[in-house]
Amino acid sequence: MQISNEDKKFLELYSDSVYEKPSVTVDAVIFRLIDKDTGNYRKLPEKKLQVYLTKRKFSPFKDKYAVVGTFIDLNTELSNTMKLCVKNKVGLENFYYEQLYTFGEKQRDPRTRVLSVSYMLLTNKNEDLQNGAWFDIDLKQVSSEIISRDNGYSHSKKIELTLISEEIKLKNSLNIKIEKDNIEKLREVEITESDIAFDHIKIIYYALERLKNKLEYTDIIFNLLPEKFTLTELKNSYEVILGEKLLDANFRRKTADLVLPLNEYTSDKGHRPSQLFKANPNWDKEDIL
Amino acid sequence: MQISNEDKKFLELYSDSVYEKPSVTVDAVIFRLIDKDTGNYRKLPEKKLQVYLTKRKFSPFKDKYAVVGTFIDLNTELSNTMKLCVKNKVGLENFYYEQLYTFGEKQRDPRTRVLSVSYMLLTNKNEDLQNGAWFDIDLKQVSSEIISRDNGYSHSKKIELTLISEEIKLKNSLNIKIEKDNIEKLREVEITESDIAFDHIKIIYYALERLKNKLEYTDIIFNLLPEKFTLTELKNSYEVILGEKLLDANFRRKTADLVLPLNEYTSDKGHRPSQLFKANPNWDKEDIL
DNA sequence: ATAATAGTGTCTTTCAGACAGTATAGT
DNA sequence: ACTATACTGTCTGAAAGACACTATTAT
Repeated sequence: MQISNEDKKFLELYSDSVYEKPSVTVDAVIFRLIDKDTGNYRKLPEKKLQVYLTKRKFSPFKDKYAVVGTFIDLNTELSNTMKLCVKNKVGLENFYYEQLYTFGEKQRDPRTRVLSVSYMLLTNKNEDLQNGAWFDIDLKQVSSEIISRDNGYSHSKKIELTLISEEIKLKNSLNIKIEKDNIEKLREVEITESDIAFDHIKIIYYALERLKNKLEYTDIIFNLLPEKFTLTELKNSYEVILGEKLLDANFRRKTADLVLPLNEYTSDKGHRPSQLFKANPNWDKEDIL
Repeated sequence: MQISNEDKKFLELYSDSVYEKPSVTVDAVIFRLIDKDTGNYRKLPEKKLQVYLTKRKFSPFKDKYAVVGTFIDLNTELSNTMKLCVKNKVGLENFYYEQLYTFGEKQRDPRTRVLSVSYMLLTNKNEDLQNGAWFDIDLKQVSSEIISRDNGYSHSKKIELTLISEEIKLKNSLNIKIEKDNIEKLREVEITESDIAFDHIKIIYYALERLKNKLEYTDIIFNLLPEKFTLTELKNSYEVILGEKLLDANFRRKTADLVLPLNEYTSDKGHRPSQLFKANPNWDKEDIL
């Protein structure tokens, strides 16, 4: 970036305080997939999608759970602030992440105007983290209503997003309203009930939607799986996140290019051993050109 | 959102100045599709994708072109600030928009730390706007190199994004590098040359990518078209944005559900008249459930 | 033997790609 | 008649959906 002489002069005179400034946080929605033992020696463990929340130590929302986040620091890149925050607050490093959305509603923080630049993080590590807890995600659509009109439709749905740890169950409800006509499509997400801090349940919901979408056209899922996995494990992972059952034979066909077979097999499982696979890092290479 | 008594006490004591705050702008990448007459009475006009840029009146980057934007105001919702800014600065109202990405690199603004919450806007209006100019978008990939490795690949490409108005031609080059291995996928976008202000060419590039992606699985394109259009017009619009030719028969099959036929036809064209269509606002209704 | 998972084969339907062929206005 | 666009028909092959069938292990 070239800076002109005129710009240089201007910069010397520039006062930093002309405009009002908001506070800005970075917030990280951390997901993992965990195996839950079924007790039955034959049965495979169940996969569960979990999100990590920390317990707030200070007001506002003291003692409530919240997504991991921090106010930003003017000398650090946003993504680095987020990485440092996640490392220092909960002890997680080396994860997949992507920027999600910037939430900035006027009333989202009772203190003052606070923007949240949110990130979605995926990890395949199973160690427990600090200062918080992993919560199973139970997402239920409890109602859905479509009103058809000549020039479009209006769609409302109620969603219950319950977060369950070993100790506590946090209930959250969202109302989503989509209005579509010839001219525009409007989408509104409203929190009707939330046991967690701020508008964080909205951020989590947004991250879930992003994750689901990206499953369909990327290989993002491997960030949630161990290095070596079976195809059934892979399939269960898709199923848990998408919330629907897939047909086995078809699944194997569709994911054939996504994975590379290894010469290793599971054992000690009380049923036929399963071949292990790893992610194929060259899967999307042909799409480039 | 419930606020506890403890929170209320805390808020009375809360000082707004604990954390350093960045400046924040909202920035709008405005696209339209315009018909360019070919001179030949038989030939249909050519479609061009354009972006609207304003000329900066003050330092930094005085007299350079830039995306429409403004510093935010603490009492207004982000999207409203953006709408007001676009209305007041260039005179555009009633458009499709979506939030794009938040750019926050330390050195992106020479004055101080400035975050940009960027939006993509689509309009089908053909009136000229104020305080700037429409620029044809000429996006060329000038080189692409893939280095394959056992555990992944690395892909570099150079992109030339030239913006052309009636008066001026603005050259911009980007280097994009994607590194993928077993562990992570890294994407880096670097500006190697830019005739416009700040990192705005990056924002425009990002908006273009989003637009292309969304074309494939949404009906977003209708925000760029007049209310009534022919299927060839629709096809040309896709082609211009995607940068590739489509086969006519197949195109008509694929888009059949997206549109509703009208009992109107073009005339005076020097060739067979064409039926007019409008967008089908109920197209995505079945996906809901 | 049994329960549970692992994995293959194949029929049907749907859809994308390619392309030939027909239709029709204005000059 | 000619040109440029409008529109239809159809062959091919790939991929999605559904489901039956075979294989293999620990207890």
